[in-house]
Amino acid sequence: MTVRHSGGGQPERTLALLWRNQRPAASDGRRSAGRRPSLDVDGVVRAGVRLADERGLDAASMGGVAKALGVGTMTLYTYVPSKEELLDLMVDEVLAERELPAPGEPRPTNWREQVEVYSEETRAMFQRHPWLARVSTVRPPVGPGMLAGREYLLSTLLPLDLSPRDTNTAALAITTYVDSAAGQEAESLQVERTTGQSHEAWWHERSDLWETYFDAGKHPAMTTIWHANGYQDTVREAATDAYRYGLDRLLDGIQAQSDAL
Amino acid sequence: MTVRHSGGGQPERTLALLWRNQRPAASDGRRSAGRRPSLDVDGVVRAGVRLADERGLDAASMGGVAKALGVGTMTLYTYVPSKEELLDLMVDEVLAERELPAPGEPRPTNWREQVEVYSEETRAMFQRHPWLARVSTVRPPVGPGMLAGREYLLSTLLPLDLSPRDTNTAALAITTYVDSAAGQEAESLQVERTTGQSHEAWWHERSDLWETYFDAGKHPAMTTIWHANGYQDTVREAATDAYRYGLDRLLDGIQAQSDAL
DNA sequence: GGCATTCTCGTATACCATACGGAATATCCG
DNA sequence: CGGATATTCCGTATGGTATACGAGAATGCC
Repeated sequence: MTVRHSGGGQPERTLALLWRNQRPAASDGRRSAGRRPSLDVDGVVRAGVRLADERGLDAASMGGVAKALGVGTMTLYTYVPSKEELLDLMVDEVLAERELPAPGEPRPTNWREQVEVYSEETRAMFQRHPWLARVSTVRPPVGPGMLAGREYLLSTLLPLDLSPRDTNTAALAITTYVDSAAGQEAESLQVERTTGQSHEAWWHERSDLWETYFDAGKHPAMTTIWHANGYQDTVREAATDAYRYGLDRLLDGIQAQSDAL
Repeated sequence: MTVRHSGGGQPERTLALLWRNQRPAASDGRRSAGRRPSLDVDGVVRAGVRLADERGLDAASMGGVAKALGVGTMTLYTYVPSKEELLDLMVDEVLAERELPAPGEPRPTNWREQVEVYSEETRAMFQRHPWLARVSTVRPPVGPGMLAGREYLLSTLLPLDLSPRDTNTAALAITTYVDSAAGQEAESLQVERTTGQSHEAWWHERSDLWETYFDAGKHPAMTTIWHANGYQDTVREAATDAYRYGLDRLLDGIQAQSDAL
């Protein structure tokens, strides 16, 4: 299931944390008074990401991150207001890892290939950080990483000359598809790795389904596809094919809209 | 974030629980010996669903469900092997609530309208049970509800005469899109309800983003869309439009593939 | 009535986030 | 050099989670 997070009570502090590296640093006289910090926000966030990558999202607990950094649990609260915000920071950190051409930087000429870049970078991100699939995307962290992604995707669609509203709508539809399909794929691989059991073995354990419970009369379409060899050899192949196929058809549909103008 | 569940160690018992109401009951002599049960599996599952509906997935803890049923926590383990399985049973229960025409039952003539039915029933399901969006869909419960959904969707696509493999692939792509978009929508409404804060209020709290951090030079596409009034009035409208738009374009693309045969 | 069988559930374990308050350590100011 | 002040560090306590274990209660069969 998915982990909750919302943004907490002080949106201003959260924004300042999210954008901590994007602005000059605002060095206002007041320099140093009091004990020197032994950590910094980036270190805490990176430790959280590393733990989640290596041992799953649950391992990125406040206690776990603190132990990884060699400090007491409560020390983290000096750097981050709560677990929710830490998660937001982790999410935006990895969103920003995607290497999406900034405005003015070289990119493929074809809009579909540009969307391809978004898709592949996002897929790679989910592969590196499968725990992302378990974090809710409603009210996401509005940090540099998320905005860069939205900006790039919108920019790929502008040449289609859809109405501004349709352009935005199309971008939302694409992110919905890409993010969830890429997330499912990554989670699927992750489950095979952490359980040490392939999906095929998992299905094999459930062969009773077909022998005992499945009623071909109630499932004629499935039965037809089955007998016509419509099921791929592996679950992974099926998922990969479905990802590509769905994205291609979605882009076909958007292209057709644009052509009809 | 999403909640984990995999299926546990005894797939046969899990399958028997999932399909408990689909088979005659297998009354083998051995009837009664020992203390009479005070509950049954259906009651436990329904209590779990009701709690999750009313107070969120976290409220459907083993202790919470037991308290709602007026028994001790450990009593539940007589009916259900673990929390994982309970969750699987809850998921298949609500998947089965969708009123999808069975083979032979009347349905729209047009394949797109048939997919529409799947989409709307699934959307309604997520609205009734927003916690579903937080449950992982890798290795889902292979019960009657899930199979009925797959069967129906495949059956809507057969008339397109795609290859068996493409038919299956297209069905996977559609469920990926519909399930995740419907889940996001439901979760979004849920968040507004439980936090008591509209998305607009949430964005308003973050107006510092635009005033302090946003750099129009780095985000020309967003800025263009903004000035062209490309953003809907409410987040809800934007999400609903994106859902419809994306599904329509995806189906356009699939239709085009079929026409090209 | 005895006894096998089955259900019931209190207790213990090991996690989780975080409120609170006090101790440690740094600079600033006199 | 000596407080005063500011800041970080973190032990402890609280209330939550799933579930292993084993004792106790209720039932039907003989």
